[in-house]
Amino acid sequence: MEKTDDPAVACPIAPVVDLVFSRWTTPILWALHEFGRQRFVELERRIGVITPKVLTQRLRQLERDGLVVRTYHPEVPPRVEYEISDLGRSLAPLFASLAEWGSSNMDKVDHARQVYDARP
Amino acid sequence: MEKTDDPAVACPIAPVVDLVFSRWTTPILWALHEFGRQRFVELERRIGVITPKVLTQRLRQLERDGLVVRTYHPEVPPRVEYEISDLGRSLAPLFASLAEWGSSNMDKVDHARQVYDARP
DNA sequence: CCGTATCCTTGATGATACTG
DNA sequence: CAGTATCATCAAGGATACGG
Repeated sequence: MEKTDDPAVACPIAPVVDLVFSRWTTPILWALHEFGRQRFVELERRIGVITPKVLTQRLRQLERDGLVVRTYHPEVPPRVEYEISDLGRSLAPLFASLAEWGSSNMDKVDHARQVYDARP
Repeated sequence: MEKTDDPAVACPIAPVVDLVFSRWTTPILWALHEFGRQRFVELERRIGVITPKVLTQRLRQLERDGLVVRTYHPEVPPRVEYEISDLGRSLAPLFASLAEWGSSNMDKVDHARQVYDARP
């Protein structure tokens, strides 16, 4: 067996995981999906502990990937709104499955950890 | 609106994402799911560029979380086999959905990126 | 309000060597 | 074979300050 050096060959879903489940992207997409179109500061507060720098970076990336739509309103003070795109919305069933798996199985994970940690 | 400081409140699926989609865990679970029970070195080669140290770390974590089962055979030379657990296998439909989403939509992502990069 | 610009810290990873 | 130990590296993120 040869040693694979292409991660996408080793694991076909790796690109999708990189796209959707990078740090911060999940909370951002979730917030936009759950609470609809929002301004920058709303999003910042909603997500919790995130600095404006990082939030901007991730939003730009999501915009570039076509998962999020950014709308700039040239007013004073400026107003910018973010919303999830159709492409982003198409992830909803996936997120729902994920949430369901979690509520069904996270307690099993917790149990497994306790058993593991209790070993000699 | 108060600033949330609990990531799990801000995004209920965050814990599942941490569990399943941490770096390396996806390729490892994929390899075990696709190719069945394997020895350490097989896994190492299958995944491609991963050092034994990191592979060990991630396997230990997956074992602790109950997603992977490790079997040690006290022989000379030693033989250790890893296989996916029932809990880990229950992620299969999720992985399948993810793969399907990818094959349907990754080209849209690529296109969005080209459009974005071509802007003034 | 909506960011940008700097500087800094840290955790995850890589490289390498070694052991039961 | 299946790891462990140690050191080096590096990019993601945090802190802080500032700007249109």
